[in-house]
Amino acid sequence: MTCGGRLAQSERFPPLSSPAMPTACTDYNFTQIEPHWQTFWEEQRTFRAETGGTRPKYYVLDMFPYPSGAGLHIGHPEGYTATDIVARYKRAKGFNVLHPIGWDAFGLPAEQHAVKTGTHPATNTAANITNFKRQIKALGFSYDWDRELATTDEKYYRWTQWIFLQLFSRGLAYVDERPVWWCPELRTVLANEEVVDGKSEVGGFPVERRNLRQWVLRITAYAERLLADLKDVDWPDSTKRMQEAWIGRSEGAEVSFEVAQASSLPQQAGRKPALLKVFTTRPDTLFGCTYMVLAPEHLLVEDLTTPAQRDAVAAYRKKAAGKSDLERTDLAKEKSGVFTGSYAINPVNGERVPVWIADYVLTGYGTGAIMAVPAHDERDFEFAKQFGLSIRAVVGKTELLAFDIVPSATVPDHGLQTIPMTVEGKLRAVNCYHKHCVAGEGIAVNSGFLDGLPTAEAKKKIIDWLEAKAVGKKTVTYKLRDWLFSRQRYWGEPFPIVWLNEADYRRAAAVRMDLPASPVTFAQDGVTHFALPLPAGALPLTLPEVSSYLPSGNGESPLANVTDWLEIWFNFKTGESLPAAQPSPAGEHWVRGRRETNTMPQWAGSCWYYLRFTDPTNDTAFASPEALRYWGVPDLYVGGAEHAVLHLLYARFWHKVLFDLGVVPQSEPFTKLFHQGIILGEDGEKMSKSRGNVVSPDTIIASHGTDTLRLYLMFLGPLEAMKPWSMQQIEGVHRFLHKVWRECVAADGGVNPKISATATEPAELTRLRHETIKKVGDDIEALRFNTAISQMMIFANALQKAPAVSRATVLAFLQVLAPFAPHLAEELWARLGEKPSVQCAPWPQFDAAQLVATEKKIVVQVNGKHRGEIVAPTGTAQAAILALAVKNERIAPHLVGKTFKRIIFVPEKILNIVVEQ
RNA sequence: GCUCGGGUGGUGGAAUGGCAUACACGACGGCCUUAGAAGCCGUUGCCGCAAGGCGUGCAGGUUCAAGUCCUGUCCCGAGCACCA
Repeated sequence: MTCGGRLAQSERFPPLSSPAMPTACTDYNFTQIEPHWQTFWEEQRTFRAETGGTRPKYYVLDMFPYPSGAGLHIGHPEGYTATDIVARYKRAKGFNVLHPIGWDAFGLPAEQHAVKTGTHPATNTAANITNFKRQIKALGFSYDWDRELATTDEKYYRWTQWIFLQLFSRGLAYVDERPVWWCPELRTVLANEEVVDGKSEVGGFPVERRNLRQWVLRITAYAERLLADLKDVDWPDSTKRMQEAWIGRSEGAEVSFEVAQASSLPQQAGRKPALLKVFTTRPDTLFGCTYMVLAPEHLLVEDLTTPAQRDAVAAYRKKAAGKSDLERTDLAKEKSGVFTGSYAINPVNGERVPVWIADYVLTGYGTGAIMAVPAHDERDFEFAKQFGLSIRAVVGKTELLAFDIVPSATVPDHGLQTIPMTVEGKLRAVNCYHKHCVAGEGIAVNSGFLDGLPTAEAKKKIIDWLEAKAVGKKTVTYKLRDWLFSRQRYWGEPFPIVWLNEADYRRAAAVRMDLPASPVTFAQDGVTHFALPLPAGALPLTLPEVSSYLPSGNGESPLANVTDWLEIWFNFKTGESLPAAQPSPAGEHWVRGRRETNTMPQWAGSCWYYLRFTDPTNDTAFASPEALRYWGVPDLYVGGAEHAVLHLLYARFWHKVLFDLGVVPQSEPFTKLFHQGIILGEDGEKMSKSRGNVVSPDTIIASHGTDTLRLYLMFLGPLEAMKPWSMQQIEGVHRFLHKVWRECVAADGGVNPKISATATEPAELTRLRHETIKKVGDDIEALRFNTAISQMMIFANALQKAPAVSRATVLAFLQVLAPFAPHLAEELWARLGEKPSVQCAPWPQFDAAQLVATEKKIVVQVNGKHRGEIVAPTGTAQAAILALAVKNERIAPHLVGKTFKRIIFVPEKILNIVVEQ
């Protein structure tokens, strides 16, 4: 029986068979109860989600795990319990709930294990998945296991490859040389995490940066939309801000500087002088530019270096190339750089400024070159000081005209220049400092036609001027870089790409409609290779068997050693292939090709899995349009904040590409996002093997049961908070569950005799029942599980004190408890004679009228100090309360002989009498 | 350095500007028991016999009223980090 499926009411509860019966234990024997109901749910397929129907859908998703060999960490069930509570609650509220789970199963650890042991990563991955699945099932989560998927399954990665082909044909994938960590000793590329302190993690060998051919995705083409659309999603502000910062949009101007023809540079007849383009967010400070700096890797450095500077520049560039980005920024304390010997012309005033190279200018940002304005930029200022370059202030602050400061047109020795000028119609003194760095906005000075303008206006005016003179333009720049999308590894999705020579590519292009507007190529040893995608119909391109998982040794993945797979005859029309060692097949579409040896990074599979869950077995599309339309995107997505940028940004990018293709109906993948906090060890430190403070879910399930673990994880504190585990605190929630059991079950295992359909229970308990239904419901909606549990504890305490309890009250409470402690709730539900599953019963209603107490306690304050309380019927007016207050024996002494100055009355809450001191 | 988030009992934590410390842990006392476990009842912010006073990192401010709002400051945590 699927929970709330499209079955007629009469069919929803089939005749009771033995699995639907409660267990026979007389105590709260969770080791017996929990597997019993897990089996029941599995056999009944209680949590299967069916696509379609009239009920509203609710899609709640966990970030799927990487199935590591270490097994489940306590952090996993924290987020999973939260979503499971929401899933169960939403089902009870009448939603058709999709709550799936799968495996992000490609990745480095499995490959490292394979290298070490020689076993196929798939074998190890499968074993890890089995273990993860066992652990997750023991936690009793209401996943629809029929929708389980693994990114390593070729039926799945076929569609990962398909999406890549869409990116490729839209010109969003290209090949470029990019620096990677290379270990000469191991003859392999290393991932960032395999490099520790500049040495390889394995063996401790030195590593270096080396440029290798890489696939890159043009995520920057989507920068503006990735930024703008953040306003449409319900995400933690901190995460939005992190993405904003990562995208790093800044507005400014691009300015072209002509290179001055130095006599020492070789003159080239007929060649126009080179242009140096810079990006600046402060074009208004152009008059303050006293030198320029190029990144050491800048393409024009060679051309600009004079013979006298050649050796110094070459040495500096070599040194810079040896440093990683990390080292460059690590050694940020002191600026370094070298003069090229050349000068450029400042377009605004015709001045010659020296051109330097320095590694504080980054090659990947803006144009890789800057105009330096040391008076108003901290970094330029430091550099200028270090190398004795001149400083000219062009932004000042208006201050009151001080008579002892003499206005000066030239810069006085002390560097403080005071310039009288008209600012916004008034004569002001504008001070600027030629010996300090003053960042920030102000009034333009020493800037010709900009003088007197505030920064914002000066920017506009100079940009207009630059555009009119065609020496610059308004520009937007992003910090976001294109996404390095390849790994020199075995255990990842192979790229469905074959490299051809130009002539063959041209022939293929004649029959293939799915090629990018401009071909993707790379040149090697003077030969240009052209990337031809496999036709979509030829997918998946599966991983071949390899004899060794060790890298090829020349910077390529282990796939480069599989000659029969690598070197092929390729039919560019059908995508068929044969080993090149065989004779050339007959037919006009066969060409000689070499497969791409890179594989995709782990992000690829996780970029779109949430879409596959809507239709996980489809083999004609990544998901059917019906399923995509019905389930849409997750309504709630819960996972760690460590994915705040990369995974979530990459997935948004892919989703937008799919949206542009018209294959998904929404432009954003995750409507509402929440990050669960990290659980620390009992010592308050991060859990780690080396500290020996790791808590395993298995251990707790064995000692206290899953329901206790789930409840405790939620009771620990706010879901988003970082909080320490405590073995003592867990006893508290365990006792609570015991108490619930005792209040429902008598010592002989029968129903507690104080429960009956006709019982007259205390009015307070009835009121508490309604309050609890409301509070728990509200708290689940707001993901405040800790306070929901405390409310249930308050209820249980009242339940215990009540001499008689109505059956309706107990049943309602069990329903409210069910999302949190589903096994116990199911067991007690069945013991009370209800038909399982409690999961399928509609969420109980609360009666708003019951929530209103007839009497209210009103706090009486004198001068804001708590002096007593008065209990009065709801709605009692101020005058009546005041009359009671002045007579109250605890309050009266504070009022004796005092004059009332003011009375503040908040109905049903507080009465504050302000008296003369 | 920049940008966020957070400092509340012995502990985890709770509090639409309106009783600070709900709920739980721990501790203490009691009941039950041959004993223990479990359970139940009570006490538990600090000072004080009490009346009362003082208490949400610290210093100010706004308000009849501040854990909550504002200013400054210290500490802890997270992210970014030469992005022109």
